[in-house]
Amino acid sequence: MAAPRRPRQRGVKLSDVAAVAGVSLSTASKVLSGTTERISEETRIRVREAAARLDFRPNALAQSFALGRSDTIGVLTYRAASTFTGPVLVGVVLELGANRQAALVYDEDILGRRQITESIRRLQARQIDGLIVVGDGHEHLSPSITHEFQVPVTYAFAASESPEDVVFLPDNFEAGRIATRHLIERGRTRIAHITADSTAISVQLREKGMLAELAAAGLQQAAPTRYGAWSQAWGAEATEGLLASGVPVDAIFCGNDHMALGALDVLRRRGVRVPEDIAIVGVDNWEGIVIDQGIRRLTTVDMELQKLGRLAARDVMSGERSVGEQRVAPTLIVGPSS
Amino acid sequence: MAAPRRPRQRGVKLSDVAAVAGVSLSTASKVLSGTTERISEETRIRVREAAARLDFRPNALAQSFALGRSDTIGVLTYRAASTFTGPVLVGVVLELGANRQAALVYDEDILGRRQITESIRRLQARQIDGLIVVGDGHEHLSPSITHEFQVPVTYAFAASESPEDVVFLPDNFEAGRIATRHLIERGRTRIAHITADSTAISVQLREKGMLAELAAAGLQQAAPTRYGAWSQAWGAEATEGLLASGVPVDAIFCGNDHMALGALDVLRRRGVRVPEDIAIVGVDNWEGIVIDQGIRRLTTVDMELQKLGRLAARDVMSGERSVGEQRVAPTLIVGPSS
DNA sequence: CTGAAAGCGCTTACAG
DNA sequence: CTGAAAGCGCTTACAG
Repeated sequence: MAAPRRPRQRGVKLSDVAAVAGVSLSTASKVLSGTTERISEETRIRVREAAARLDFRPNALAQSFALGRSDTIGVLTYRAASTFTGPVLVGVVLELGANRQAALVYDEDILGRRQITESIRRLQARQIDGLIVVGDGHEHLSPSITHEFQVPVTYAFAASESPEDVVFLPDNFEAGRIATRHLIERGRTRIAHITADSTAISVQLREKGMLAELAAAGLQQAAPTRYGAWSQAWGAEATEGLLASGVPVDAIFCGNDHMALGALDVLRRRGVRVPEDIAIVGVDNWEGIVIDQGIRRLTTVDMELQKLGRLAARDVMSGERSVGEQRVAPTLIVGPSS
Repeated sequence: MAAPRRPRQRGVKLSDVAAVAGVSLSTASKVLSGTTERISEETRIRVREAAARLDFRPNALAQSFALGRSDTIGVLTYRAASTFTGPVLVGVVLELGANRQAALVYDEDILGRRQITESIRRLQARQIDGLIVVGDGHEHLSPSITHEFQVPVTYAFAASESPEDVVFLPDNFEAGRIATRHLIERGRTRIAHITADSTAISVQLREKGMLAELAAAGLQQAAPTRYGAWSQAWGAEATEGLLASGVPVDAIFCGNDHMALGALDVLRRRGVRVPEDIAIVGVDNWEGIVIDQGIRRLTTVDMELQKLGRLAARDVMSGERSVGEQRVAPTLIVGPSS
């Protein structure tokens, strides 16, 4: 980039304020920085008035330099443009901005240590006040780079190798629970589960959550879990299979919204009433699936990824940080399918 | 926030490098900043070696302060969390980061001038090197705030009130053109158009693009444009109507993917082969509609919003900026529906 | 309660 | 070709 040196924006500086207020630079600084040092009320007022009159705004660059803090948080992302990472990143930068922190975002192949080392060096040189590592969910373990930094490091939507790290992850177990609880509350007792491949951690957790909630209500699955893919096609196929099996079912908890839409489609076509005969719940609150021109068509569980980003950002900026894995609670969003 | 003053990270500084290299601070600085000033090759090497040996990394805070540049770009968003703005923002922050620029993001109600004034003041105080205003597309005119800043201001996905501003917008006209051209190239001659309400600017532009391309090929619309809503339901309804009208049609250009999916559904159900009998093209490349578990089901036009964000970011960082409205070319993505 | 002075770590005219 | 010195605009011990 090599941004050209810009003629310095000759604005009002603190020394101008001090001069107008008739006090010293240090006194002016103390008043405006809101220090607790005792300064006469009269002086305080004079300085504040001068500052207001001159429309003084402290040069953030000088402040940063003097204080050794950058008001910038590093963000290391792994495939930031991908489906689920985007909302996390948006949450991160918005929350940082709301607290006047800039975000320095490096999108790297976190697993390729080579490049990441260079990014780490650059982030350190930038004197970042904290770092947020944004991963891509449960499926990959991110290497822990916490020890590379003197500043707080928080992992968002990333599972770190180290249990000592501050990690924010969506609560997939809870997602399974609240979906199931909702169905039970609606009087459903014969609940089936259609989901993606059983090797995915999120699949396992959502299923466990469902089972826990069923057990708590003294219920069992209406049919064995059907594992497949995250697709609408699979949702449709699995639903066909379920109907064909003849097992009575009054609700289907689907691993995501795509499957739920596939299920909805099949049921409608077969003349099964939704939700009267069979209720459906999906997961993701995936706009474009779940909403059609402002009209919601599915009950779903929102994993609150943007909020997750916000929480991680808040954490890295805060003094009291809590070590370990933080599970971000998902939200049930009730639509016409349940 | 009031970040606590951190004990300064006592790292290696330039004066250390100078001492080890046996040269003055200024000489060391000149060598490492890559100045063009003539300095003996021998000295250059000595300094570089010392820097490498000590693992010297210039303190970015001090550099910023000395140079009067923050390496931070302000980003003023309007409803950043909304559907289409998210990708633009992601593009912006990734492109900035790739060029070592931090993003200071303020999400405000741009139309409410009150708050925005405060944001402008803060951004100025932060000595941002440039500003990107991210809007929500064609439908609202953003007030021009360019004159409030001494630094470059670029509008991304926002129509500014001032024609002097640098504005990046998706090219909806071109979207209509490439969709239509594609259908024509596939031998279609009886092309119909289903879209949202005619008051939306993007609707108008896409339709005009289609008409221009039809005209260029000596064709006319197979049927009058059907205006409705951005929904799958409308796509289905309009398609039913089209079929019922009895007008022969061999392609439908849909205003977005939702409508296209609705159309696809109806045609399939009616036993109409897609694309053999009727081809379909949507717009948005909206994941979750267009792709089902990695399998594409629709031909569509990607409006390249993330790229738009990247281009705007590149623009604001660059020396040669081009005034006026920049149209970002959309991309045709061919799927099985055409 | 107030102020003079040092310091944060660079860059860059300017003099040699 | 090299270096001493001033300067960027704040904050904060420290002395009064």
